[in-house]
Amino acid sequence: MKYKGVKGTRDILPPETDIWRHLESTAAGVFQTFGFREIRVPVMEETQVFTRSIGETSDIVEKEMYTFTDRGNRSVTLRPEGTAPVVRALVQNGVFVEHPASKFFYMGPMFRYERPQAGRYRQFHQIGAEAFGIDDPRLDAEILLMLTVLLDKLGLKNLDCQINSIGCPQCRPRFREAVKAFFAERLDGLCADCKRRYETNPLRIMDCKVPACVELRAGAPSVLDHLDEACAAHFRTLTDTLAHLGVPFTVKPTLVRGLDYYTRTTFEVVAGSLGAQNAVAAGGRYDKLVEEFGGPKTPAIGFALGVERMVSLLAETAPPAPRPALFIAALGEPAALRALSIASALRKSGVWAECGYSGSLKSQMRRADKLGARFTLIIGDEEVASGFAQLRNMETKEQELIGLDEAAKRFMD
RNA sequence: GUGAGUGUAGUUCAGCGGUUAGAGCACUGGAUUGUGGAUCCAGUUGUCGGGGGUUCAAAUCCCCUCACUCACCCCA
Repeated sequence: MKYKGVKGTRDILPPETDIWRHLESTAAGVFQTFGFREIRVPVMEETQVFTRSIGETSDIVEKEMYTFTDRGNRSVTLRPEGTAPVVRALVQNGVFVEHPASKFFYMGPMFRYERPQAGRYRQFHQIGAEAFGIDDPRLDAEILLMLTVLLDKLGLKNLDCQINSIGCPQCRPRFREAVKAFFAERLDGLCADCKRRYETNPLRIMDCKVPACVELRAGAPSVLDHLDEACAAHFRTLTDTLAHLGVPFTVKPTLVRGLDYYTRTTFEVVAGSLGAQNAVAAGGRYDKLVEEFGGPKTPAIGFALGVERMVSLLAETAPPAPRPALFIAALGEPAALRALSIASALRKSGVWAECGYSGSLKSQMRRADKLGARFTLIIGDEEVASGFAQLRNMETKEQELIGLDEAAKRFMD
């Protein structure tokens, strides 16, 4: 084989593409009922767009970015996530000035230079939604509702929607100190990773899987007890509203997000059946990001949904493969031409028709069967001469004589 | 970036020092000279991932490399 796809990339072929289409159009349909409109932004940005927003020390920036220098000596990065480019685009185009409260969705490829594994690729796809300009927790609830409506519409069950609040720039540092103080005296018992986390991101110790660390963190402080009054109230209204709307959720105080820009509400939808990479959607509130991009003070919340992970969940409930309405088997030149014109008439009116062109009738029938054609029209020299041909119902095997001129009309409805 | 496992036909896999490398599925043709799916018969398909080494002899053993898979870190 001469060429292979780049490591961590994947070709998506039928019938899988049918699932992708189904997912994308269902998402667009649901988002639209919540007032979200599509935005399309470039797949690459100036590197700073990501380093400044996601956080210089986050893993994404430190080791996972597809960064290169272009011919104009600019540092360019293939987007590792969608939120930062969207915010950049909205600020640049002055959207917040005219429409301070607006909602957008996007779908497309993202890139992260990671070691591929189940549910993780270097080029992967996300469907994301971002709502700006409203800091009311009821919007947070609606976002979660939108997500559950979508998952529901897709027929997905057994998903757990986990929510948490990580506070704001005022109360989070206090919590962080409390956590550090708690683990300071237990440092020796922690695993090597957690000792590192103690310095870089102590909140991560809370979801370490090493048994010793799990034991040591018993009685550790919870974020929810350290929220300031405003953040606590925000979270309370969120959970109350979710209960009111009937959105199922579980509060998970250890839920931490990897990106620096999150404030207050964070959430994640996990599927038990997916293996190690089990988050199918995740997001949160990011009230300071727009300002950091030079826009007006604009609170915001959004999420991204992992398309590959979703598709693997949807694989069992795959939509049935599309089938041609009519297959036209042709024997001989004049018949082949006649077949082509009948097929072309059908296609013009939106009906899928296939032609057999040439070969033995047997092989053409086989192809008709393989394609799942509902009917097959058999045309040979005699039929061209008489103007009548056999129309075979592939399921019942019944055949009837039909005029070639009416054959096409028969399938146009 | 770290660790483990696996690379043989289009695909799933067998063969694990000894002729000319196999099977199922798929594909093509035939049994049925113009009628599909089932059955039967026949046929096609391979740099045994790549490179180097050991050996009389390597798909098989050793080393390197690349790719894939799974897990860790982290994340959608």
